[in-house]
Amino acid sequence: MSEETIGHGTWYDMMAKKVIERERSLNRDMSKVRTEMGLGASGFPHIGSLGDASRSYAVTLALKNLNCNSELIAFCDDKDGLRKVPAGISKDMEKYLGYSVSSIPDPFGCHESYGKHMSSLLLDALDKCGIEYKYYSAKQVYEEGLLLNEIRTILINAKKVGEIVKQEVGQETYTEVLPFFAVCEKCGHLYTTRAYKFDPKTDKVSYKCEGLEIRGKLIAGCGHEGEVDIKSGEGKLTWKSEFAARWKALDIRFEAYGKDIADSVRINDRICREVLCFEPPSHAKYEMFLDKGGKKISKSAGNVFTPQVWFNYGSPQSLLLLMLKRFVGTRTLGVSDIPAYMNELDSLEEVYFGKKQVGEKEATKLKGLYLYCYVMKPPAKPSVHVPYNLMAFLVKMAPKECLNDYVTEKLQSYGYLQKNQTLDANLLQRIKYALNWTRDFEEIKETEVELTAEEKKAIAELITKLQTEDDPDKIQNAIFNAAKDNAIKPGAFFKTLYQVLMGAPQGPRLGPYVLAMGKQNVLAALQRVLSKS
RNA sequence: GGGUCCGUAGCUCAGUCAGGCUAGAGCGGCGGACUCUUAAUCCGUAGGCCGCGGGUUCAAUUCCCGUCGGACCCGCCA
Repeated sequence: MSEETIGHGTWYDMMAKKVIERERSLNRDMSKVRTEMGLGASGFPHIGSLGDASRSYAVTLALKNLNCNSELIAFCDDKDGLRKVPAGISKDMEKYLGYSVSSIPDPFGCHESYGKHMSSLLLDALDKCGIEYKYYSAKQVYEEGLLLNEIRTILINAKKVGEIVKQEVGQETYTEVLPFFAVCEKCGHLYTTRAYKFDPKTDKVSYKCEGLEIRGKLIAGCGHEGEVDIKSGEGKLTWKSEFAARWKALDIRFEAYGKDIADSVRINDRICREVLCFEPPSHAKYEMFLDKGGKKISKSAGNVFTPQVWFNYGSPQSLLLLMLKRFVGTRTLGVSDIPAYMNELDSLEEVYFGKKQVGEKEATKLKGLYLYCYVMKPPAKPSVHVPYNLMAFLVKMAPKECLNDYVTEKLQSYGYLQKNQTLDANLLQRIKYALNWTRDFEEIKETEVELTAEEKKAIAELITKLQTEDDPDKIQNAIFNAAKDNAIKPGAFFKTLYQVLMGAPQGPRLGPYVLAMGKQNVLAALQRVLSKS
């Protein structure tokens, strides 16, 4: 029932407070409280991957705000094996199934490996959002032996680990097999090996390359039997123990996770506590993002909605707003939601700068949310807020040759810009988003227009008049006169003209627009429709 | 079989660190105004057992339990 606002009044502030309280009660060192996120490297990053990052980072920011030093660890899973070739990538890649993603080539040829290519896409999105992190590559972590102690402890206590897995999810594999994938020294596969013995004296794991079935597909093993030194980096813990090792080795205190790996987290919590004797990090479970069809947005399915797609139409901050606005709840989303988030961000900005009045409690919360969207680095002053639809409409109607001038003029006359104010960087960016949007989703269609006899006559008259008229107001008048002279309601006639000229039922004031569009073009279009019908 | 989320106006949804006045917004609908129309504007208006049933409370859309409906995740592997 406390009415006191914690931090910035968001969910993240509350979470940070809980983390701090928990760490205090555990009596742990608080000089640096680390949060962690996983960085997928086996497929195209999707919106959900960024959700993990942005929420963890928000907790880091909240911790800092509560005077608790914190940093976000981005742990890149580039040691994982390729399990499925994502849609959009050549089927040739199938020959690499079962190999570590950092050891197979980049199909796009621009990075040193497949894993690097994929993870860099997500890192790029993080950078655009202003999310700061400390980067760890799994490959490097294994090569440098950062997890050595944990790997040893886990392998020595493999029986207990297997027991935990069995108790938690009923899977019995690990009561027989060690939770470790060795890279086969003969064929190089990662997922085809079964580790069956660990010798603590030599640090060596004995394995046999037997093959693995993934979704009904068999990746053949080569039958090789060998040994691998866990110090060599030629192998990794399976997921049902690797988290635990990471948490302890990197001293992680908070990690958010999607509900799809809830089981794995539960198991790792126990391994962390019972085998590694390290109290696992605080957790927050979030729901998955679904696309409009209600299907989980998956890295390998064809329906990838990547951060890069978002950035075509909306700002990084608007994407963070989507991520941070709500923590619970399955979100269904699609590209079509972007304008709404852009507008909502503007509205938050108005609240933040005191231009829009809301209740005190609500204002605190909304301002906090705004700050998180800007990762605590808000602009010094608000930008010009042009509603997304309006901008899309304007760029759609604008003649291509003088787009910026046309938009500037319109924004001035609507009062969004002062009389001699011009487009700033923010507005130019908004124009870019709107252009991409209209180009991809609102292509102007050639619509067939049926004309009545009166309309034909009116258009013919208008054509004559237009040929000698160059004043916008007079052209506007000519249109009204052409309508009235032929007993057509002006409203209806305008509608017809809009249909003919731009395929929409309404549009900008026509007089000036005819000139902006180029009078010859308009005349040609009118003549075309006359000769057609 | 285990678990999670959702259910609020015709539609899309706010209302989740914190239970509190008469439950909101946008779009749509309906009625009206404006003979010179810039997502057209302006005015007015209807529409809700907040899925259902219990519980806690002075007070529940909000918290708890149950239930129905919808969706998803796990039950291979990671």
